[in-house]
Amino acid sequence: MEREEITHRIARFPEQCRRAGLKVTHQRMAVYGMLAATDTHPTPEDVYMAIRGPLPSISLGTVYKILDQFQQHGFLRRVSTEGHVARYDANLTAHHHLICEDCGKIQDVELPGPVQEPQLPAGTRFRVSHCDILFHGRCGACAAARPTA
Amino acid sequence: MEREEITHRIARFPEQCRRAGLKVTHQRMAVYGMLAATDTHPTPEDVYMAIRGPLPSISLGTVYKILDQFQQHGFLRRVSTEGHVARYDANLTAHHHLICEDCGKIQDVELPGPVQEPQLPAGTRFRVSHCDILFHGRCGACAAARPTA
DNA sequence: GTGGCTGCAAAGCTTTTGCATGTTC
DNA sequence: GAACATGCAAAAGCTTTGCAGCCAC
Repeated sequence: MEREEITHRIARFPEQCRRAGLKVTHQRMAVYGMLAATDTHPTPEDVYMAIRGPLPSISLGTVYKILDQFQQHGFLRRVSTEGHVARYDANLTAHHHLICEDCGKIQDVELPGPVQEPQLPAGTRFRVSHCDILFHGRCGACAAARPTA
Repeated sequence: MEREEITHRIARFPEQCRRAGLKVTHQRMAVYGMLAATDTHPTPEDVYMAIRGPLPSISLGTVYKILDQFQQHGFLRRVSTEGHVARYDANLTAHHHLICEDCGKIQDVELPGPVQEPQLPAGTRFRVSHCDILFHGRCGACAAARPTA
């Protein structure tokens, strides 16, 4: 994402909080700012470590609470993974994910046309709210580092 | 899956173990038999509870070890979910999943034609080993029980 | 008989919860 | 000032680990 777009999102965030009935605190701003500025899909621990610099008093428990609230209000999404550690994504535009089985890195990917939003077979009794496509495999860096592994 | 196919899979399982260098134990047979006979994508706890009847001495730790080995040998797959509890699937045929946000139930779904195995945009530096499509939403039963919730 | 497997128990890690204190509005 | 949010610490939940004894081969 471009820097300008990130700045814009962060500038709009206080208004989003108020609409959702959430108070605008330093902690919430720091968590949102960190997530909006990255595309690495951080864990709660990652977020905590990153914002301890500017906000040394923040606690990991608060980070968990904030991430959970933000997800419930739709400010960010949790990425589905097989691992048992949560990973978050503040990019709400339509996209899917590449998950490297070697290094664990998660990258965004946009698919062309109709594949981006697949349809269920006609007659399936299920109302879809959202669809995730996960590509598991090896990223370019890992494939280059150990071609045959 | 038909009952005959399940029986067939279970009958072939000892041979699969031997090829993988794993000894054929009652515990492994019980875990595999339970998973092959269901399409509910059980958690380790589910597996443990289900096989305590026939095998009262089994421990939860052993179930975890066995599930991990089976996954590494490709006898079953772990389903990607946002939750932090592992769920397993012994159905290795090409299919994807419907995940109900209300009741947590996971159902199998087969998609028509090319959508079943989407391709990455040309030039993407990523070697795909496997692709998961997850449809999040509400299942038929939950939609019927509380239409507007 | 031997090597691998199981059962048990303890430990590890992530996440949730409760409550007194502090902050936003 | 009232309501909500934070920080701390304890607890809960899931999973892994270590090891002595047991079992498949």
